[in-house]
Amino acid sequence: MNNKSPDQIKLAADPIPIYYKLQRQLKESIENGRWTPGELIPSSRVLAQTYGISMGTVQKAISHLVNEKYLYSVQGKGTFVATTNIKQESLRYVRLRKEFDGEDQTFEIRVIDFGVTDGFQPACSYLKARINDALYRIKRVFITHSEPIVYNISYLPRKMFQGLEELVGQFERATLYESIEKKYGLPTVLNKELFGIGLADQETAEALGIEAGLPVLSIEMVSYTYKDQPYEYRISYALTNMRKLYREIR
Amino acid sequence: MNNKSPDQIKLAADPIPIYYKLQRQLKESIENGRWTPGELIPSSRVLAQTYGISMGTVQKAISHLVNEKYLYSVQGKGTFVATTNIKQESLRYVRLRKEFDGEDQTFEIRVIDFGVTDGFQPACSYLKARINDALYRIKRVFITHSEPIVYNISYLPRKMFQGLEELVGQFERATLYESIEKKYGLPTVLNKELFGIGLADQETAEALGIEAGLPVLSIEMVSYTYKDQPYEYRISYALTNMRKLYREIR
DNA sequence: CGTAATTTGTACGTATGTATG
DNA sequence: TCATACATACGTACAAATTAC
Repeated sequence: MNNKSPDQIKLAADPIPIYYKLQRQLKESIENGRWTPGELIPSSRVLAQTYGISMGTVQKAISHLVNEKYLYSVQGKGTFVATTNIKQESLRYVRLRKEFDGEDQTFEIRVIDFGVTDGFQPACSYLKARINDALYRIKRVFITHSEPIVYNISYLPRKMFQGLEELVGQFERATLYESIEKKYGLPTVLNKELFGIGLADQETAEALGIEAGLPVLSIEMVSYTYKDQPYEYRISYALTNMRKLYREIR
Repeated sequence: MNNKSPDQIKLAADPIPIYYKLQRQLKESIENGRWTPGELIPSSRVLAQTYGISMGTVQKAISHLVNEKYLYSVQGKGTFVATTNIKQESLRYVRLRKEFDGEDQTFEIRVIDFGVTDGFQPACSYLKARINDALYRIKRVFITHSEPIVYNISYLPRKMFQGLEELVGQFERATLYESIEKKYGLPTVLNKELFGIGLADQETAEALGIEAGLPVLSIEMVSYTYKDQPYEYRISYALTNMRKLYREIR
């Protein structure tokens, strides 16, 4: 009862908690892709044995990662690597409006262009790419009640997404995130957005069915996967409620 | 070693975990205001004794609430009720811009009007107030590099904030949240925002130093405290980057 | 300035509950 | 039915930070 092994003493003296070290290791296994989304990880007993620590400590490390959405556990089955934690198509304007007013809207997505481009400075800069690196470019329109309300253009590094062409057919049925995760095993961990105002150019105006030159809400967005790696730059143009627009003038 | 008390058996048979029940109770004590922000809660040993449970179980409940930002712990001192978890003045546009570009800006706040009003329908609706309930109205301008960039109008129910007049002097030095929390013990738990476009009316144009009729970013915001209780409705008008605005016309 | 008491944090080992296949 | 896996709970021990004496 009172005879501690030297190991225990050494571990206890370590300023970094054991559960935290394990937590980091597990996280790294996920981030490195050694374990892919959906995969079953070793059971807590196995982990405890292989690292020579108690199951309680393993449980603590795992539960933290479950909280951070890196893993999810099912009692009786095991613990699995989580799939992307941003389920909804990130369309902040729409999501917020829904949250705000309790409205519930569904969208039809239409892909109006797909191809490869380069030399678009803002995209390269946010994606940490060289100016002449090839980028996939996807133009989509989001439609509700047969009215287009958002038009957006996404840029993704071709190097990271070889063979993205094959997924084009899915882009109208699933979110971009889901499609990408399924094929490339890259979960979306974070995205940053910047709101502003733009005046619709000819292309945007046509996509949204308005006159060129009218003000639209512009949303720049960068999506990140593990290790703060940016993988998508997107610029969206959204119509806001015109009734509101005019109500505020007088 | 093997003689369990009937109590233990009963507890173990309960489908709702003990730690979770404690967690809910602690949460309720906070939400009800029995414990106010900054207050020291009973030590884990005391909690364990009074509820007749083990310290590990108490620790679990507490650590979850720490994670949810209801509490924070300091080793050797104790566990305290958290103060507002939204430290920055909620100026989403600016916060996002900072995150997005890594820019760092400080703001000067100027109060240009303070008074009591009623009958403003959107504010009453979001604040769940009757149309003729009295509301405090605060008009502020946010200035950076001696350029006004955001103008906003806040509405707060007078019933909830008796004596808010006394705080007006602080509104230019501290965030609205900090001032309110200190006096009324109400932490801000959540705020929802809706982005849109507005055309500057005369008042807004003057506050921002632009011509009336120009498009500005409008941000409607509702702040909530515990129990999903809304306590502030705010509408902001922000100038976005004008270079960008024009760059997009071509 | 050290020492003791208090409090949170970490870790272990054990026991039992509960879901899965 | 049974082995396996996660989930909860207890009790104990010690580490580390804080505070009062």
